[in-house]
Amino acid sequence: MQKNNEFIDKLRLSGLRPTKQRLKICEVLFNRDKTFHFTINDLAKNISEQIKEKISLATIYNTVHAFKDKGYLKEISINSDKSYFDTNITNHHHFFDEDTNQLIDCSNEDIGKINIKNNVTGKKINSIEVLIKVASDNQNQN
Amino acid sequence: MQKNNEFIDKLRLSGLRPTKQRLKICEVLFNRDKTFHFTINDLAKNISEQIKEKISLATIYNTVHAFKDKGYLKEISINSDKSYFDTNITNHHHFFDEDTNQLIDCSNEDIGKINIKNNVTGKKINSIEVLIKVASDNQNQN
DNA sequence: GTGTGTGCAAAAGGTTTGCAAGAAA
DNA sequence: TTTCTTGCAAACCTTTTGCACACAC
Repeated sequence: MQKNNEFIDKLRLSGLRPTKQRLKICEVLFNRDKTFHFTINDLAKNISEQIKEKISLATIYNTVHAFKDKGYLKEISINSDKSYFDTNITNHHHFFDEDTNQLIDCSNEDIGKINIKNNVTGKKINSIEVLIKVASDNQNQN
Repeated sequence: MQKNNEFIDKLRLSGLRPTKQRLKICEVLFNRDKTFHFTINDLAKNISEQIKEKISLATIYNTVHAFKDKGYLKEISINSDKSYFDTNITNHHHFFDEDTNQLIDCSNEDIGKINIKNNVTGKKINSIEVLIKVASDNQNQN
């Protein structure tokens, strides 16, 4: 459990002013035991549940993008309905449960080393993302 | 190069009426040497360039989704700006060039076997998708 | 005080939907 | 003639933007 002062330092270190709203969002995002996978909508709901005052959607978008740019959040590609974010910024992959639309972390050790034998000429690999879609056994694939 | 009759059969086989619009879309999508990676927008542009009559956007969306449901197209998760589709429905992966926003096929042989050591309990793996984001060497990672 | 950040409402972009007219069976 | 498909416009949802006000420094 991190406390307010740590968030203030964290924000300052990355050149972000520690405003009331950003601190609240930090609390909701980072005061957790487990990784938090969320859409902006999820986050907004969490905020309004945990916090008395409301924070404008525009500010939530701003903050999430600022945090992503500073490397405090990771964006995940799942489908194009909406953006998913992850508080786990380590190098890891995901299961996506198609029955429940839930994301589950998949540690690097759960996947054998990925060996890219042919890269695109003249380009550098920025990231490798593995998404494993799963569903109940009695469900048909889509 | 497939011809009209083959498209008619293909559509009929999957219970879709071979309408003029669907046949045109088949031509644009499947009369190609190489895999076609596209957004709905790309497809609409291609259609209006190759074909004299215009096809309504709603119909293009309808048709693409019908084709995806029938397994003639694959949807690819890249980011949440828009949906990307792929006429290559075989099991394969992708490079995504962040400089040009282009998708490039990555054959299974280009990636060593992916070995999932821990699956989610009680679930079946429907698909494994690998997305390798690349960019010029002098560009910074995002 | 200056420069950022916030909040609202409006706009934008992609996608879906309802419904009437048209085409296929 | 019945059923499916099309096309348009409107609706929808997520995300972005412009701008005035407020806050951090």
